[in-house]
Amino acid sequence: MSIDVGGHLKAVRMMYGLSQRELAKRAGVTNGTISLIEQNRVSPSVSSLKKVLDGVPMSLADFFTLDLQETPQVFYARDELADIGDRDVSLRLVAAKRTNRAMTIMHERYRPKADTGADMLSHKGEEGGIVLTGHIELTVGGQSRVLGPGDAYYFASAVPHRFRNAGDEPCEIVSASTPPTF
Amino acid sequence: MSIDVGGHLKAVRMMYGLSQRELAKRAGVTNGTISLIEQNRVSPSVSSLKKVLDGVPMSLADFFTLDLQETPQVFYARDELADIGDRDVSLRLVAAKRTNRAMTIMHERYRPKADTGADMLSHKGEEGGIVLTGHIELTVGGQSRVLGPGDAYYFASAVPHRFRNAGDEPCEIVSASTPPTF
DNA sequence: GGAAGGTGTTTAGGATAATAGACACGCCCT
DNA sequence: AGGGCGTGTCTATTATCCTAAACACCTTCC
Repeated sequence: MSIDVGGHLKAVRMMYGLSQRELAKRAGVTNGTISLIEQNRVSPSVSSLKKVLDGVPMSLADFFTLDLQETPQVFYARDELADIGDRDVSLRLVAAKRTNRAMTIMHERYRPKADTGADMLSHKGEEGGIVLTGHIELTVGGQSRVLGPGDAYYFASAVPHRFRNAGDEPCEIVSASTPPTF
Repeated sequence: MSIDVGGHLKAVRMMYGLSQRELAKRAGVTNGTISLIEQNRVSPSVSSLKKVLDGVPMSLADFFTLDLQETPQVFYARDELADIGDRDVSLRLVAAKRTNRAMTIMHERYRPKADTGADMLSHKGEEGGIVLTGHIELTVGGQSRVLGPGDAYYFASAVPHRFRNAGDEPCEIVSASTPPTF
């Protein structure tokens, strides 16, 4: 359940090829501290963990985001992308089966009249994308705009938003969002 | 320099409309603890901060990743994308000027013979993308593959990697990486 | 007015983490 | 063998955090 902070720190330290004492010196703490943390015999305060990570250096966000897994699938042929869309909106997802992805990358296709709905979407994280073909009307918070090929967008997903294809040709987009929503 | 954990926690608590006591109860700590943390009079241990966040609920990674800023630019016209590439590789960046982005989204264009180099790239985070036009040879760790239109990739950036356009037509890609490298 | 129930803050004491330094082991070298 | 230097671990003391309970302030209600 609870995160293995100690093992995590040890792995990070190893990745950088540092000894406990060396890291301790850079971080301005004692080697004993690092030893105790790595054994999970203590739970470091955020401030001291930050001091330790500053010696690497690595941010707290990176530390807690990092996952230590083996190397999974890298390449995905066009028809290996998982399609999770519906009739009007095709969402073709890269690395769908990969667990603990840091983000979601999708090839989206909006049919004419496709609309994500008037009750606007709202979730955590950030998302952005680039329009490939066609046009899409994007509403984010109070703002609204029609984007064409080559145009792009980026916003915090917490702000309510809506995609609508008002034209009569399909609209293709490559989008990314983090943390992953699918 | 050091993160404002207290203000951060307070903002999170407010976003969820909880009082200190209410959050304390859910988290299994005392309200005083939360008060002290929010005032930055103490730096909580990782374990207790985790307990508190479990009451929201929110992961440590999300907590440290979250940035609390006002809503910046959302829409980017095709020619507003910042081009940070060179002669052979054009990298057109979405939301270039936005600080504390969670990821980098780019429209990349590799000229024929373009190559990111034999000394392979290696940085932290994860990256992925979808090929729009042309073909690109991607090498990740030991694996190598030529990707065409619609094909995609996704991997941990820590693994050494290289992009090379071996064909005679330009190759376009939309890519995303997190945390941002540019 | 004042009691009840809400808010965040403060304080004394017990629990926990960090330090400094000792300890034990392994490796290399003369 | 015995330094010398590296590693990670342990222990007594000091520093810090967490808790329980009181405190101060606010609004609502009778």
